[in-house]
Amino acid sequence: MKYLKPWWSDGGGLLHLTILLSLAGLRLDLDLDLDLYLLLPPPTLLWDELLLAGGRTSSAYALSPFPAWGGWGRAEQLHPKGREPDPAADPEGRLLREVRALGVPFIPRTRVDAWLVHSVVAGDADGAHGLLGAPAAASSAGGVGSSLEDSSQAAPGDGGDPRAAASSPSAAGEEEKAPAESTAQVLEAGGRANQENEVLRERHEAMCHNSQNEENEQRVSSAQEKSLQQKNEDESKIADKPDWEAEKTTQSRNERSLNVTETAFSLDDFSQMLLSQPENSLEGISLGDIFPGSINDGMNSSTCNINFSQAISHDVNLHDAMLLCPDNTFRREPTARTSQPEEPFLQSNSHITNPEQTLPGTHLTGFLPLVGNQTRNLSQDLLHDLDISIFDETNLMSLATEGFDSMEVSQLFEELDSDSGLSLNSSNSTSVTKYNSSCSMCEGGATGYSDLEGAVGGYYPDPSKLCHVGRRNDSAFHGDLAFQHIQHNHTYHVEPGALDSTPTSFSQHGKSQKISKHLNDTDRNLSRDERRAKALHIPFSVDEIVRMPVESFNNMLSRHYLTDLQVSLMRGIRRRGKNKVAAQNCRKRKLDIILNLEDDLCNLQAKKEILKRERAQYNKAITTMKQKLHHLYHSIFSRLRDDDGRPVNPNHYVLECSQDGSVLIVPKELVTSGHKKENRKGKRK
DNA sequence: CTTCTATGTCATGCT
DNA sequence: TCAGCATGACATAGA
Repeated sequence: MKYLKPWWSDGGGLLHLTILLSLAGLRLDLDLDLDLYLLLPPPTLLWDELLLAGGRTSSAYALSPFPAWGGWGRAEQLHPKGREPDPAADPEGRLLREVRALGVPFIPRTRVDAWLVHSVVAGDADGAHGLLGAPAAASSAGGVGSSLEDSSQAAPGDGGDPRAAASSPSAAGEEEKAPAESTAQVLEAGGRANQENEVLRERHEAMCHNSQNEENEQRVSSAQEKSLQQKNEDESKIADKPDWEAEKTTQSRNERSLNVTETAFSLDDFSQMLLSQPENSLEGISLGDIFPGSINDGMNSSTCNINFSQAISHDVNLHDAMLLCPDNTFRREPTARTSQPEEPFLQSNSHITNPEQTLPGTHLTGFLPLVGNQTRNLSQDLLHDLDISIFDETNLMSLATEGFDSMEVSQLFEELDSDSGLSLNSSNSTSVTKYNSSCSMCEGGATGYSDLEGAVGGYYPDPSKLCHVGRRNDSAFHGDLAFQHIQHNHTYHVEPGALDSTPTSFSQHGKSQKISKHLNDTDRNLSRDERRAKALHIPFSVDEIVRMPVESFNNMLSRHYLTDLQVSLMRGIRRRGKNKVAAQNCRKRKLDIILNLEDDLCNLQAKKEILKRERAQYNKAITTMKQKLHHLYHSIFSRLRDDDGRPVNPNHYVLECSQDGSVLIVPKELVTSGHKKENRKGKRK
């Protein structure tokens, strides 16, 4: 699997984000020619894949208006090279069938997109192959100055259908493609295929009801599973390593993905070029203009009843764009839908919308002109997660939605941190509701924003800084943080009144309470620092903060946009964590010392017992020897006679052994006097 | 309610 | 000077 180069991760996050956003408006405004269907992979896969691709900030990605971009990196997954094109078998509808089979939504994109896809995702180093049929597909899509008819000439193996070329794996991987053409050509070709778009759209609609997609579904789903498995293996490999240890792996992956981009034109070059376009050219084109049929079709056939004409009449940013389709993403209960007017979405989210963030002409909902009901449902489910994660991550990083609840933070720090000196003035905090329903979550996010500024000194990260914030290369963080908050933070601390407002919330109230209880239990299991970090939305785990080398830690602090409070907390977490480990080691050592001393004591006691036994044995032997000597002494004296033949009294005489071995009988008086003389001599010496 | 144990944290000194 | 380590002392939760 090849990955999109993490082109915003190689420094200059602000610039890249700017490029990204600018590109967003331009891409949509360049949607004048709808002759290509760009594959949009399942959002969850996309998310994970982007995490794998570069380990860049989740917030940056959350702001990315192009979830489809990640799909470009999935070229080989979506289109295994082993599949041969079959131009004869309904080439015009093959792409649509395959797209349906993939269970992913697809959307008409620009000629530029087609060309870009080739440039970025071209499988071979020479850029001759790519997801969407490479330059042939691009050119066939009209992106490089060719018409639909030209495409068959440019890519003879793709069956002459640009969509077939776009979707055909072998077309993407095996055929000779024309070299990428210049950017000027791409832009120049941008205005040609309006008429073609309508034809393609009709074909698309017709193919939505094609019943021959089951085989493709199985085939592609197996391919997806395989790719997912491979991806999970990669993730697990990385997840087993700490961030700083996984850097090399990620870097190597990035290097690999870099090879993917070694085509005639890079994304950065292209984005720079796009930036040079007049800004007013980016405005004034609504989604309805771009997708006149697909939007209505998608809206009619799906459960989403959003008035897109109204929605896209606003200048909306990513938040707005996502929230504009709440039924697709957040709310799925029709009853709840009817009770919630649309306008509050726009109004409420305008609170959290920095005017500078607004993307003129960025109508992201247009990314999902859905195909079939099955595909649509699947994509909605997947996108539901993605959208929540994106939105939540965005607000997470900006400490907005439920995040940075000043009440919570202050309580945490007042409750827990009387010793650390970290406390927050909660006087200006207001009750911030954490919502269960996603709709309410949006409003909660807005409230959280306004709350935040007063509570914690207005931590209001610029999106460009957000891009800077999340520059982390461990995928675990993104996944954990993003989905953890999806699962956790929007479901507890729920105000009953907010929940009772809608039937949906009412029906989910019991479940929410269960989840809330569970999450509160989960929170209760967290350590103090973990709760603090969670309250302040420290984008790193406590374990990482503690275990990270000091150099990486300092680099991290310098590279990320963190408030003083967050930095202080992180340093405290690190200090306490280090000290905690040190204390544990110290106690272990102390325990080991005690155990060793106890062992030594036992050993010494055993030795003492042995010595005592030996001593007793020696004493016993000495006693025996004395007794034997005594008996021998008396036996000898009993046999001795003096000159008169009388027995020698052993009290007056002693036996004395001379040096030559002879035994003499010496009177005790001489012996005692001799001893005295020797003693005197010894003393004189 | 008291006691004991485990653990976290802080202060301090040292490297 | 800073970061980390070692350790005594204290606080606290839980058995």
